[in-house]
Amino acid sequence: MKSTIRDVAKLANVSISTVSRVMNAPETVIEEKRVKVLEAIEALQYQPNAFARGLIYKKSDTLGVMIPDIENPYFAGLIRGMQDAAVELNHSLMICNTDRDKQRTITYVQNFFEKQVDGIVFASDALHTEYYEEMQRYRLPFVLASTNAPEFDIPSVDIDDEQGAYEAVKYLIESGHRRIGMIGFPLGETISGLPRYDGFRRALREYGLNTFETCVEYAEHRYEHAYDAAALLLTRCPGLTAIFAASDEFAMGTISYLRDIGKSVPEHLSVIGFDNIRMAQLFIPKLTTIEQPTYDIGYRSVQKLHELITTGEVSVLREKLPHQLIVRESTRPY
Amino acid sequence: MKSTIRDVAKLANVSISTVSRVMNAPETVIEEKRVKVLEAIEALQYQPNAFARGLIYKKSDTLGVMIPDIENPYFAGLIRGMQDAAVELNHSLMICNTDRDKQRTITYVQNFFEKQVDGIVFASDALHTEYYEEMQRYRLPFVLASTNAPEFDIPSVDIDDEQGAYEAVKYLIESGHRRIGMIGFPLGETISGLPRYDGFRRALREYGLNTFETCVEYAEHRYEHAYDAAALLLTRCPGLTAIFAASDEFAMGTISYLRDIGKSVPEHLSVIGFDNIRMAQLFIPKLTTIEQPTYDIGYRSVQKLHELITTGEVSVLREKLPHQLIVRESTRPY
DNA sequence: AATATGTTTGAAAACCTTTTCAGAAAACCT
DNA sequence: AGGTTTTCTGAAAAGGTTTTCAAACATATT
Repeated sequence: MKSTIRDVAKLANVSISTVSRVMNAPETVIEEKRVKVLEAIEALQYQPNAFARGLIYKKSDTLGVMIPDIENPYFAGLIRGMQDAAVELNHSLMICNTDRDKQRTITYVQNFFEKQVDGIVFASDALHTEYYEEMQRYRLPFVLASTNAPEFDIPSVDIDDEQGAYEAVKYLIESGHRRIGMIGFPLGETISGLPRYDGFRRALREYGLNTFETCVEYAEHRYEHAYDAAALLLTRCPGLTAIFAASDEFAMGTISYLRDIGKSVPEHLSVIGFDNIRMAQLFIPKLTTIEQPTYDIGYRSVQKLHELITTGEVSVLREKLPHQLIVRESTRPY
Repeated sequence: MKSTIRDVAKLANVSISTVSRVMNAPETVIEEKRVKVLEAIEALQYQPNAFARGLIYKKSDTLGVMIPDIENPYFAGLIRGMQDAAVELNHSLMICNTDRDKQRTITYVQNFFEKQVDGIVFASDALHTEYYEEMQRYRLPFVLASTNAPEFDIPSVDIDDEQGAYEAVKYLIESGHRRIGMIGFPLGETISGLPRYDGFRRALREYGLNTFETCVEYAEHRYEHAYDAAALLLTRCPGLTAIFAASDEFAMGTISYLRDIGKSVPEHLSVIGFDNIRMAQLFIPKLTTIEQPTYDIGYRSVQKLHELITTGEVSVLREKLPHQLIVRESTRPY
């Protein structure tokens, strides 16, 4: 059915070696035969079989990507960056949605291994020891995107979460806010939980607002949880004038709650987000937030993985990309 | 480096045929050897090489997916559904972002072909004849997800756009609105452009509101365009009390514009969207919209592709999944 | 003319698996 | 015991490519 190198050889009246050479080292075959082969290839719509090739080269030019939750808009930019980098490197991406499910994640790793991916980008989730061991077991090169693993020496690309959070809260303080609370990720399980809280605290302490260190509630990844957390936060710390949300989604959930109890943003309270997902500028009010260079994180992480695969090492182990405060409408001076 | 079937055979003191049998037809090998082989497999972390396998089976258990714009949240649900179906079928997904770029799309098809995907899901974009021919050229099985191609006999999974639009507009009319406009997709290029406009028109005509057929402006996929289109629409048809937006993103862009000119939704105008993307319920006001079963569309499309690949045909060619009106806060009776 | 050098080519091995085929061993029958 | 069937096994071929090696030929050098 599909034409093979043999068919091309026959049609062009040469050996299969010659056909192979035309494709891989054209300068070594005499012009006359070369054009005959090229014509035959065109005529038969010949495309070399990636299986046979892979068998020889021992690589697939395919990279595996593990994403915890593809419905989270944060990952769209990440994937886009990865995709573009992959295209430039002539590679393909195999993308998996782990749902933060351990069993599923491990199954995917095995699957990737069997499909002979050249490496894996592990995005955004905390790297549990199990995962680490699984990767080690199969000796698969991998890098972390938008997360990192202080305890292991694994290449990673992300931002400085602590500093980002610090700048967000500092901005609020310098706008005159004094009573500031936070909606954060759970400290333990998640990778940006602790550093963002640390940044929050550092800013508070710097301005002597230590009392508000305890005005924190935690939510797990989704809007609805942030909505509930905001309710808890405001009953516990009723006098707040500003809230630092550890993600834009949390900011939206918080604002939604505030609206439901009749407080509008930024008139009654200021809310600052984190990430600058695309929705941040579509939301009403447009979100003041810390921008993460998601596209670049994705792009760089694939480049880094490629570097790791081809050279066996990586020039910078933990790469931090710049973030940026973006002031929009959800905050105002107090 | 990686262990092969040969290593396992050696360690277990059997022939490679036996090892292969242990993996593919365990009942044909005597227990004693079977356990020895199993132990050897475990000890060596052996995983069969997908290249060698593919060479024999002539299939990769991998499906290609083409998405026009991964940053559009509409696709998140779609991908999730596809992913879940793929997992159940023990397949992997290779996902590509075409950016609606013709050249890039065609390159991807070639790439998929070379990587020996078993088939392709082509999502949501209009199927240009070029694409169709490219697929035919490589004889790749493919199905359309969330789009269709009336002119070709290609399996597809989507909803009844015309009917969905009709129901949206009918709902507005039955809530007392009479002066209704629309923000639509361009009629020509895009697949849901015309049917959604047709549905809009059918509802108007049914209630004798034909004069408003011309109160339509077009935007191209993104929020900002809808914002501008809303401006145009309202200057041209100033008296509108309700707007049917052909997507939730358009609805959000429209509402954003309305707010900027001091009109609030739903107090001054009602706006109804389409798709029910996740943001629809997070937006303020929460969007009234026509829900598309995106997850199911993705899920079914992969199942259908698998059916096409394995049996060579498909039981229902054009599958229409049910949509549903979801009333939230962006509309109110007039 | 004979030798050395360089260019171009095809045959064959290698990559790793599955599967066919035939042979060996075991089990069954008379 | 001898013959027949069944069960289990290993050798070898096949799948499509790249690459090594040696052969064939042409060209340059003496």
